[in-house]
Amino acid sequence: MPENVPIYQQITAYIKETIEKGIYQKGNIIPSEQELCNQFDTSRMTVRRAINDLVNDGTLYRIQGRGTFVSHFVFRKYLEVLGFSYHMRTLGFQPSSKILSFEIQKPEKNIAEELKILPSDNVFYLSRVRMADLEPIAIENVFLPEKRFPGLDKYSLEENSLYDTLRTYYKTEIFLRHEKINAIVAEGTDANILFSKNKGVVMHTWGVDFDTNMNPIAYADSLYHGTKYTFDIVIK
Amino acid sequence: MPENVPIYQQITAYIKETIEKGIYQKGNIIPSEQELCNQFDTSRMTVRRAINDLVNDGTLYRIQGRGTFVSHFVFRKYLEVLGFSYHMRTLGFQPSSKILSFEIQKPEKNIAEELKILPSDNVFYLSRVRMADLEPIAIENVFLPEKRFPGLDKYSLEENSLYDTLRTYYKTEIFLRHEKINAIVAEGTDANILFSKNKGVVMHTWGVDFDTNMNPIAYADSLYHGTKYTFDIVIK
DNA sequence: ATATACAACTCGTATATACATGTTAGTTAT
DNA sequence: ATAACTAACATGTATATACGAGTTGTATAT
Repeated sequence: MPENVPIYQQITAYIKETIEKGIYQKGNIIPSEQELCNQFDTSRMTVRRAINDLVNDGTLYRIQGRGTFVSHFVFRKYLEVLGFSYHMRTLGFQPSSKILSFEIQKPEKNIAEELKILPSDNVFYLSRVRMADLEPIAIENVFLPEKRFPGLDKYSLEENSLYDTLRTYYKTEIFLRHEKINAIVAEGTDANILFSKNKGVVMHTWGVDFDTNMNPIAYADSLYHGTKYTFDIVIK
Repeated sequence: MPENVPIYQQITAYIKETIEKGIYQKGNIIPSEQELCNQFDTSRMTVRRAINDLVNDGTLYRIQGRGTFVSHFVFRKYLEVLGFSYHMRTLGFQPSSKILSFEIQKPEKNIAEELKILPSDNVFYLSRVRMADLEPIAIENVFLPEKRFPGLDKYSLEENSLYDTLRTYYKTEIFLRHEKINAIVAEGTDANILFSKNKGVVMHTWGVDFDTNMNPIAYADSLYHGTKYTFDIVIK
């Protein structure tokens, strides 16, 4: 029965599911710690451990003397590092990619700095048009250290998510992204791809992905269609 | 000695201070849980409680079998609801405002919905040009329910931060903002203010501020100069 | 009817303990 | 010298318990 998953994780999973099913609703109270103890036949500290995790990610909040409640927002949702493919699928669109370029280069010095490698080290340069239902939405340019991902060019990134590939074949999970955003006019090829004309307004984003050890694993510089794409952010 | 502050909070405060003083440095290990037990003459569960809080806000991270370390980033910093004035000051610029409009209106229906008020209720409409060292950076349009902030028009918002005013005179603190961002071309008056010409690229943001009870307190719709302003985001 | 007191229930803080699991460095056997 | 083992130490999970503090509804006294 206990499939080797810690009890407290089973409880968080149960509570999350129950919220998703709509059984525990926004603003409503959930069973008390004592009731959950009985339900899972465990100690109160273990139940609190589970609830703490959900309070910390914003799913629940507590009021002393009254109980524990479902938050009005699930903050977590908006703040995950999703990747384009996943994001589009959650919105109900069919994501696809067209590879513009996938080659080994010497990095420019600012990229080498951000990735904490030497200018003499090689990087993979992957440039893709990201599409939703075949409509061009963004151009993503990603730079990855060759040392860290040897043989990456063997994999088809036309069909598959880059992040899935890194996870599956290199056991690399993105833990954190530090991203900056401004707005500029795209011209030339970029504008032609996204707008089918020679100028268009885009959001320009640039920044670094880090793994759990805070080693930089990718530098991305991307353009998102100014009106077809919206960034959705919750700030606490 | 124990000034009625819970022990675990004393420990988190101590660790934070020690990091700020530079004694525990980025990426370096901090004393083990056992050592902190001895140092504060308390139990391991209490020390873990303290460390958990710092792990959850991103100040520390743990590696099983090795120890607890100071994170390379302090995530919290980037995710605060700062307000324009505060943000500009931290960047070393002198913030100022020019009020374009400050009046009582009937809200449009989408704004009434977002603020959870009736279309027949009044709202304050505050429109300001936000400047850094007298250079126009953004146009902020804010809508606030009159019922909640009676007499708001008495206060000078030319000199003072709106958020400071709400805090000081109405005891209202912003707990959370849900914001959306895209990129568009500003034209007409807006472009003239921000670019001194008839067109310019801007980031368009719109969204709602909530208080700790998740009551909407303001709806904002703003334009930020596309290149003079950059959004800086850390996603975990 | 109203006010007070109390009991029951909630989450908050704290301790002492146990064993599991992962990491590291030193020791021992080859 | 190298490999395998082991002890020491780190965090991870879990229990049983105790009392503090805030909230709510009920019962009692006025």
